[in-house]
Amino acid sequence: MADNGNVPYNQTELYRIRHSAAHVMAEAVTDLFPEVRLAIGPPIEDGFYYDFDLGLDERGKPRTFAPEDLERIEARMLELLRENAVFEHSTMPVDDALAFFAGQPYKVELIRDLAAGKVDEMGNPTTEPAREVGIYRQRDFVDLCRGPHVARTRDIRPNAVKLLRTSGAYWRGDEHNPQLQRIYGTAWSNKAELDEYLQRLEEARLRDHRRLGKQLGLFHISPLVGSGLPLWLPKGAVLRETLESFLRQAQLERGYLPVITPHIGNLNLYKTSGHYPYYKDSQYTPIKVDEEEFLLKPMNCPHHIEIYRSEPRSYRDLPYRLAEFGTVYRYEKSGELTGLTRVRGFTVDDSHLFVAPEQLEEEFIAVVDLIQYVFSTIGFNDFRARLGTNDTDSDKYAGAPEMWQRGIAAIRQAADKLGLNYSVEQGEAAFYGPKLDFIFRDVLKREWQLGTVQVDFLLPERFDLEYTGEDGQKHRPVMIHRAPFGSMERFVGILIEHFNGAFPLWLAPVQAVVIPIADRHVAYGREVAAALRAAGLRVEIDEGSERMNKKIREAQLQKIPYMLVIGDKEAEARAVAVRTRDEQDRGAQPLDAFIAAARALIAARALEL
RNA sequence: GCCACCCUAGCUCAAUCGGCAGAGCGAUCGCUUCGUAAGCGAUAGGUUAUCGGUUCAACUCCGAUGGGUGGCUCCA
Repeated sequence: MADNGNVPYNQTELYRIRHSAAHVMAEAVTDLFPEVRLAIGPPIEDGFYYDFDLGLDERGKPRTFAPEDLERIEARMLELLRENAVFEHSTMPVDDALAFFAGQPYKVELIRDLAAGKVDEMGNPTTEPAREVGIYRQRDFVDLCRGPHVARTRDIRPNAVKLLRTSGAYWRGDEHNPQLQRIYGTAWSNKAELDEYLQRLEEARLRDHRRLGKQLGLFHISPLVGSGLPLWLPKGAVLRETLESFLRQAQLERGYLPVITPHIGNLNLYKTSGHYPYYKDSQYTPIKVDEEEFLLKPMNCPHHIEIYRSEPRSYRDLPYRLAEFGTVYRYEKSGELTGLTRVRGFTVDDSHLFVAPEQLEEEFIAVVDLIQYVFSTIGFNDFRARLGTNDTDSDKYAGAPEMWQRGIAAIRQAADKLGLNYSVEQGEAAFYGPKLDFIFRDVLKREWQLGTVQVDFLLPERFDLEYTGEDGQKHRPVMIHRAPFGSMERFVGILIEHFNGAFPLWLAPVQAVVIPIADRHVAYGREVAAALRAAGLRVEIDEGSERMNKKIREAQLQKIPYMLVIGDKEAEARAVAVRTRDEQDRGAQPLDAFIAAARALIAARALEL
């Protein structure tokens, strides 16, 4: 946010500008489409929107905005801004407001909800029934609104406002409600800020992982294979496998046990676990085999649970930590798919820890510690933690209330002990228990859930899990579900954007490219490449007859960390002339010295070259 | 799934009002052998996503299907 530090956004001038711009846009739409019914139009991060109901067209279908409409609306809006009207605030008793807005059904619904003390325009609960409502007026345009607004339309610079796009949006965010026409716009204090914002959008477009994924040969999505089912190309696969080995090693060091489970499972397994009813809508239809039904697995937990149950467990076995890069399949609506970040088949760096109740806190802390280690090694620092709790009004959650309280308390205790900053969000839990999520923000400012840790008292009960305690009695373990990367697909997608394709040396699919200057240097170049390969480096050699400059350019575009230029001098001295992708010509150094230095950086997983 | 928009060579994009489908990059083949971001030339490459319609004539207009993009809903 381009705003001064500690002032809450909704108290800033920018917020008022955007809120007011939304009103002026609604005024413009009302001018051009007199029959429009207004829904809501709040400021949002970087801009504002307003939702409209345009009624039905000649064919009886809901009328929508055409791209030309957007231009007309923007033009009208700019005219209105130049007229410099005053934003007048007033209040109106509820009954008067209902009468005044009688032709505006959405406003009437909002007023009724305010009067009933239910929810405000954004769906947040209100504290008490309203007896009067706020009204803002500019010229003849009157809107239900609690403000705040700028004083006059002059306070909005016409050259710092731009309408961006239209979209459909459900009334009150519920897909069972009618779909409204939303217009998104952006507004800033001045033209320079607007330009900077547009520039930022362009930069984000350039580092979009779908674009870079193609450019760098990382992954491919073929309609013939299926939407949301990415194919990992050799370079993408190397990157992913490097991440996986890194985590595997960290897990081995922490006492995790690898397991492997199949991609489908009997439907009864998911009925027992309770996943089936909760995930019904997001699963592929069951596959009928003989008389039984099988599900493409949407989750790994039940399989791991069956491994736990494969023999009697003792307290001496606990914590019992099973880990697997388990591929799961979930049906996502076609419009929800996006590159690698939202797919239909993905691999979770999954683990299920079966612990004695008294081990819960310590083990939870160890898991969070692992996640932080993974994130910091990779250089992911722009993330936040969120404690997802259940919503007691919802039927999305299973299990006794005290289970939830114990789980939430355990997470809070562990997080506090770690000094972790987190927000609490109701309704963000898994169906079986509360969770602590690590949420990363990408360059487009979209938030993505990556790592997650979940405390689960429910599945141990559903599957009647037990272990024999020191006292010789049967006890019930607690489960921790966790995934530091979350999904390999999403994580790599974010990773591509985070590094703009210029991965740290240890992750780079090609770590060095050998560039012979002329054909006579190819023989020595091959020797260099072989030496690097023997030392465990991922190396390519560019043997083409192009000029060195061209080879360098191509390596730069591929964002290869090291370019090793080989000419007469190097061949003679058994050296390499090192250039990094940061455009630093480091001059010649002995081949062995380069290899030793590069190996050290890789071993340290250094972020710098 | 819903709303809007988009789909032309491997990639990025042209093609006026409906009138013979083009460029750069990449690929291939020559020539060139070069010291830190594009050497020169030639060749190949297309049922304009698919199917249907309107028209003397469709990349262009209309419809359906598929895929994609931005939102909505949902989510690792």
